[in-house]
Amino acid sequence: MTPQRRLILDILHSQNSHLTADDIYEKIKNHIAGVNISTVYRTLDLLEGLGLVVKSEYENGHIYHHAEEGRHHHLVCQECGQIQECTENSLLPLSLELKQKYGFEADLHHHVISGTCAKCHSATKTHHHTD
Amino acid sequence: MTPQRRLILDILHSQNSHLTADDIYEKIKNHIAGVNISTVYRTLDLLEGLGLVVKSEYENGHIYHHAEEGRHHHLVCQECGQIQECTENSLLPLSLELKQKYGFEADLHHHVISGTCAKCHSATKTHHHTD
DNA sequence: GTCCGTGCAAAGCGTTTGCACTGTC
DNA sequence: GACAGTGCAAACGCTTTGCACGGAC
Repeated sequence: MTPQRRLILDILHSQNSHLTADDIYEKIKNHIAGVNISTVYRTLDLLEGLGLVVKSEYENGHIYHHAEEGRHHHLVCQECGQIQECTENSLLPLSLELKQKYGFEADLHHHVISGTCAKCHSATKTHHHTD
Repeated sequence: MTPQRRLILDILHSQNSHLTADDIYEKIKNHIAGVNISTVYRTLDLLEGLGLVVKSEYENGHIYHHAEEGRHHHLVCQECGQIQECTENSLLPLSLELKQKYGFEADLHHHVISGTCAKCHSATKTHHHTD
């Protein structure tokens, strides 16, 4: 457990949110000069392998958060980019259905759902903006 | 509607499956020599805009299928890569819950769910293979 | 001396863009 | 001549990899 690795894990804990590799890289640079983005990726990979970090798909890349938050899913607003969490059990019925109907063992541990958050949705409705 | 565009749409219809831009590119090359991957992307973009093609997130890129298949979702097996479809209404209860609990308007029109298909799942259990 | 972790630069992959060519109106 | 569609090459953003250095055992 090197300073770089410790720091990456600390950042993920202290932010308690979902960060891209680059977010983490930017934050690290405030603490240790000369850190490299490749170290960030390598460390995130390692930490994911150790089960300390969870990696989720996000747009053209990935977002990471620490594993101790408990199981949850991400509701990503396509308008404002805000990421909300939803509890794991919201997806449990779906999981069961996929298992029963399709024999498919869904991996919903770190799932990303796109859509529109309440705020943006009401804004859209109010302004009648044509998409 | 140029030959290239017609062909891309035809490929998506004839395959009736989910293809990456590169899959399509490879298939096109069998019919028209000298087609460029950028034309594929541009055309897919255009067809998506016209509502003829649906684009979904997939690993580090995207998959495309034609729009006439009706609403469904993709169950992507992480072991064998196979893509199954599941009906739209499997996700309706989830959609309702996200709306009620979080005010989140989920866009589940072309959603990708990762996991393990029945075949691979039973194989894994049988072989006790350590991951 | 061997190993592991690292910084650095380069490569990789999927995707997008600038530009010049071609054909159509 | 204006325009749209294209091929080509170069660029892009995110991620991975090869290699050499440096510190721990």
